[in-house]
Formats: sequence, C-alpha cells, structure tokens
Amino acid sequence: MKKMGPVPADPVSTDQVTALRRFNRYFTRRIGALDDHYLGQDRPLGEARLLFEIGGKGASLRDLRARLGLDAGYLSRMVRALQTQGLVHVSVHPGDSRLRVAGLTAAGEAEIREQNRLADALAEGLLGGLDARRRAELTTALDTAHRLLRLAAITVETVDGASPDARACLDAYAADIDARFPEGFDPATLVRPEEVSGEAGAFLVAYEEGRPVGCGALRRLGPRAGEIRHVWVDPGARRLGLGRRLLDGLEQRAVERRFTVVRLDTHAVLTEAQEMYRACGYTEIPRYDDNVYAAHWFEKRLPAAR
Amino acid sequence: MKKMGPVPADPVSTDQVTALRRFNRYFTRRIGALDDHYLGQDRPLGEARLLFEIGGKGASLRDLRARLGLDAGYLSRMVRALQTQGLVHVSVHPGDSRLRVAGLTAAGEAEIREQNRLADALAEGLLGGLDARRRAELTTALDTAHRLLRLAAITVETVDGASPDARACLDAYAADIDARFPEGFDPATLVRPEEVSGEAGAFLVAYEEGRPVGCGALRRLGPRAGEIRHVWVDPGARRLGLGRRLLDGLEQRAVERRFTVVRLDTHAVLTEAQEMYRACGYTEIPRYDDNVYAAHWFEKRLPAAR
DNA sequence: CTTTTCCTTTGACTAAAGTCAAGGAACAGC
DNA sequence: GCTGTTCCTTGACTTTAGTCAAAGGAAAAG
Repeated sequence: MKKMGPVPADPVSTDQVTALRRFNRYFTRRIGALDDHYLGQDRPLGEARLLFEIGGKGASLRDLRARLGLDAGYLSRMVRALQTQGLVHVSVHPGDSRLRVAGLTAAGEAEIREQNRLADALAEGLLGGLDARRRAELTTALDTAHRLLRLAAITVETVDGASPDARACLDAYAADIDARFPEGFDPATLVRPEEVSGEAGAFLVAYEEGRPVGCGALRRLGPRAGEIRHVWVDPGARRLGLGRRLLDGLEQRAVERRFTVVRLDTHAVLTEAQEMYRACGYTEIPRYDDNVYAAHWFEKRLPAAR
Repeated sequence: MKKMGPVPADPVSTDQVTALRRFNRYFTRRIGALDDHYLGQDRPLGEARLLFEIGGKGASLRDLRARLGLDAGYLSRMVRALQTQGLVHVSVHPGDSRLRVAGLTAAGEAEIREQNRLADALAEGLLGGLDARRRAELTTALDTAHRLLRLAAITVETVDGASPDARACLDAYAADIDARFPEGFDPATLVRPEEVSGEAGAFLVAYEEGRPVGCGALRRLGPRAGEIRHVWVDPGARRLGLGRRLLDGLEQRAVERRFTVVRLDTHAVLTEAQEMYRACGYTEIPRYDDNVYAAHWFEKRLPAAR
C-alpha cells in the first residue's frame, strides 16, 4: 500500500473570513438591531431578556443567573422589579428552600405573547419583500448556516468515563435506545469506566456551549483491535454531522493506541446508524460478540499511527 | 386568449418566520455577542462603534449622528473623549464651517487595525471548527442569505422624475454607461422629467436603507405602447435580482396605463441586460427608434389591466 | 452537631448610555 | 443686513447596566 502523504493543510481562506464578517456586520445591524429595539418596547432590554428567559415554564434564579450571565444582586433586583410590575411571581423551590423559582403571571405571559407577535410580524414583513421562490431559498440558506454554525461551535473532548458528563450521556443514551429497542435496553450492559480509560480505551463527549450533546466510547477488544460503542447524539443536535465527528475522533484515539482495526455492532432498528457506518468506510462482518441487542456487525481497518 | 385567474396568494409560511427568528436568536446570541464583547476590549462599546464608524475616510459629526442614531450632545462628548485619548482629530469642514469632521489619528488607525485583527481571528477560530467542505458550504449559505436579506429590504417606489433621487440615479447611470460605451454617452439623450410623470409614464427608484440604488423609467411611445428606459442598478447592489424587480415594476405601471406592449433598446456591450430581457419574456424585434446607442431592440406584450 | 458551601438579598457604589434644553457660531434665503 | 435654520457644544440631568461586599437562611459535608 502506498504511503499516504502528509495531511493536506486546511487553512481558512481570508475570503471565508471576510464573508462571515460581512454577513455578521450586516445581520446584526439590520436584523438584530430591529429585534432588540422594537421588541424591548418601553421596557429595558435587561428586563425584557429576563422575562423571556423565565418563559412559560418558569426557572430558578440560579438557572437564570447562569443562563444570562448576571450578577446575583443585579438579578435579584430585576426580578423584584418585574414582580412589582405584576409580570412574574416568585416562590420557594419545593425541594431546596435556598432556591427561588420565578414564573410568569398571566400579565407576564400576555407580554411575552405580544413580544412574539411583534417579532413574528417583523420577520414576516421582512420575508414579505421576497417572492415565494426566494423566500424558500432564504429559509434554506439560513437553516444551512444555522446548522453549520452550531456544528462549528461543538467541541469533542476526551473525558473520564466516570465523570458526570459521561454518565449523563450514557444515561441519556440508555433511555434513548430503551425507548427505541422493542425489547428495551438493560443499562447494565453499558461499558464500565475502567474499560474506556488510559491505554484500554477512551470516552469522548461532544459539548455545545458547555452542555454535553453527544458521546462515544472506545474499548480494547484485543492487542490490535478496538471496539466502538455507545455513539450517541442528543436529539436536539442531530443532523449536524456530529455522529461522524465522534466516530472520526474515536478512530483517531484507536490509531493512537496502535489498533489496526475497530469493530462495532448495531441494533436492527438503528438503520441511520448503519448507513452512517457504511458511509464512513465500515464494512459488514460476521457476528464477533454475543451482544444480545446486535443484529449487524461492522469493522474498519485503520491506517498506522503517524 | 384565456383569461388569467387571480394572482395566486403568496402568504409567508409560519415555518419560514420561525426559521428566520430561530436563526436570528441563535446568531445574535452566539456570534453578535462574541463580536461586541471581545472587540470592545477595555473601551466602551459606544466609543468603539464610533471609532469604527469614523473609519479610514473620516466623517462629519452630522453624518456620524445620522448613521449611529446618536444624540448631538452625546456624540460631541464621545468625540471629545476619543480626541483626548489621541485616537481622532477633529477639524472644521472646509466648505461649511458649522460642520466638524473627525478623522483617525495614527493611533486610531492602529486600534482599528487591531480590532480587525481580533475580529478576523475570531471568525477564523469559528470557521476552523469545520472541515473545508463544510466551510465552503457555510460561506455559500451566508452569501445567499446576505444577498436575499438585502433584496428583501430594498423597496421600489414611484418618484417624480425631477426629484433629487431620480436625478442622482440618472447621473450615476449616465456616468456608468459613459464609461462602458466605447463611444461614450451624451446625457442630453436621457428622458426628460415630464416624459415620465402622470399618465405619460413613470419613474421608479429602488431604495436600500434610504439610499437610492437603482432606477428605471417608463414613457409613452404611442396610445397603447410604452418604452422602458434607463434601467440601472448601483454596482454595489448588483446580482441581487434588483434589475428584474425594477422591470416588473415598470411593466406593472405600463399595465396600469393600459399599454398593451412595452419596447426597449440596449447597447451592444450590455450583454447581461440583453440576457435579462430575454429571461423576462422580451423578444427581439427590428429597430423601432433612432437611438444612436442601440444595437438590439426588444418588446413584450402585456396582459390587460385587471 | 459543627463547619462549610450555596443561594439570595441588601446596601453602596460606578460606568455607560442617553436625554433635554440653552446658547453661540455659521450659513441660506430673502 | 435681517431672519430663520443648521450644527455643534455645554450643563444638568436620568436611566440602565453592572460590580462588590456583607450578611442571613438553608442545605451539604464532615
């Protein structure tokens, strides 16, 4: 086999940087500004944002502080202001009486509805300037941009298999497939943390704005063989190409461990996953394990470590 | 000929509104915020924006006030602040000594350069999260969105042919084609205002954010025939589909005047224009006028007024 | 049953952003 | 040359946004 050349350089072209900045400038000035100014109405922006963030479901002050990045004192006062305006009500958290939960009153909900109506009208007016074909084109372009910007912001990191983020992902994964497998899923068959740490394997978590939204595990099957397991992507982060990123990351970790091959299995119902594996260079092989949930087995030969 | 049905309704779907709002929310939060916060550095945002707006070419305080929408007093003080920091210099306008013109000092320019460097680095970091293929896809999507958002914001209005905006467009048009025609162009052959007003004809100007960026004239050729002339789009607003919008608008005005046909001519070098006319349903006809600049003549039959 | 940590409130600030009105200099139209 | 308008500056505010530290009640850790 021919030795591969160095990985081709992948520099960001200045044209692309310019395009992003140009768009950014235009968009924030024309659209963002509109939104904020018109929507704020006669309410200070901070309050409007807070009201919006509390939203229909309500939220604890602690969450609001984290989400909006506000100072505790500042938030406390703003909530009080909204409260005296009759827009929110505040109560003690049932489980932990240190926390306070804010929720919208009827008046607060009416205000949110009105804000939404205004924003919709604004967006509609903007879109109304285009004919149906162009409008569809714009919508597609915005969706594509949204998807790719999100993907660009997601980072994949190696974490300890016992870390809370890893466990959270595995729990979500287990719940997810328990719902999808006709026979359910027994969480006891998940990898153990020691299987995916150090030289034995690896555990990857994908983070979007600090929140774990995907994971994947690599464990040793033999001296030169690894197994990829539990590749999972949060429903809210699907169709971004994240599964592929996780798979790539796991293969890279496998190469680092001098594995020459990685295998994996999938359940019969996970057809999209099977398609992804095929598209990523995996070929179907005979059963190699006794996983009761598996119906298809794949493997991929890996290049040697550089 | 079969009578045409009513123009199909062209409502904006809620999905499209949602997509725009979703993108807007995501983008302003993730990208816009980044930009502003990081770029402001240790300088208040107002000052940073002002510095940027003054830019390389400098600007009068009056312009700055209009562009940034600031109070006169507020601006005056901010400029003074930048001046004492050695970032801008202020001088009296040569033509009108009521006006003051602000320009960047060397230090001011250095700061702008640094801001640009930071913004570029930020954009580059963001794009770096994607592979080359996806990056190209994102760039295309952003360009498309930018183009369509601009187009959506452009309004086409009927104005008096003698108005300053109309004259400005015609002057720009004349200068434009004077440069493109090998034999030059004599502005005396432009339409006269009385030819394009009232029942005789119409003059349309396209506005982008208040600035005229395109025009088109319709004048009467005979009892049932009109002529379209001077369809022009500012170089900065080309490739948006604006020419077509102007043409549509002029045809609509022609229908309102019960013209059954519109004609137009074009110069040999204006090949894109010829293509547009063909694409819009115009067919080439023999010479119908004695315009010395014309090499191709077109016409289009119009539907009856509703 | 302490000690520590967490969550919120309150008081006391500051900086930024913006508003309003008075007034002076310069210009434009008559 | 007079009058009204435009452009800028200045003084005197207000609101918004945010910071910091002290303190108290509640939960978690030891």
